[in-house]
Amino acid sequence: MEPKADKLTFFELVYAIVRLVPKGRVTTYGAIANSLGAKGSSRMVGWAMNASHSVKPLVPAQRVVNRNGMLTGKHHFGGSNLMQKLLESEGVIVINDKVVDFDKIFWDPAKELKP
DNA sequence: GAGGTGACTGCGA
DNA sequence: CTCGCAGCCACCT
Repeated sequence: MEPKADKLTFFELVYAIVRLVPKGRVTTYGAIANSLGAKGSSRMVGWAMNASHSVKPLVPAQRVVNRNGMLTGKHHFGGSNLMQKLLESEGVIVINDKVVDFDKIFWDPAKELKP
């Protein structure tokens, strides 16, 4: 099924933010939700990622991790270490399914996109 | 039409 | 300190 483009849904907004994440940087579900004005709806951000596989262009969901910097969604990338590999390919160090120096490479859309 | 789920987060005990 | 619970909105059965 294909989502209607009649009106922008929460998903579309989430995809836009994730695609804006610079290479070598990561963000969190809460940060995205916060930038969208739905800081309480962090779950929806994750749900949007679930559909990211059906969205084009592909959304770099690997850059989106939980508040702890842990790759909670790596299982949805094929059940393998693909997500970690992608992050490492971009220069992000990942150990034990967790992003190293997460605080340093953390990219806050609400802050970066803020005028 | 109604109920349940979910790649999360924040707060309480 | 750690563990548990409730809240948020959209999609699926």
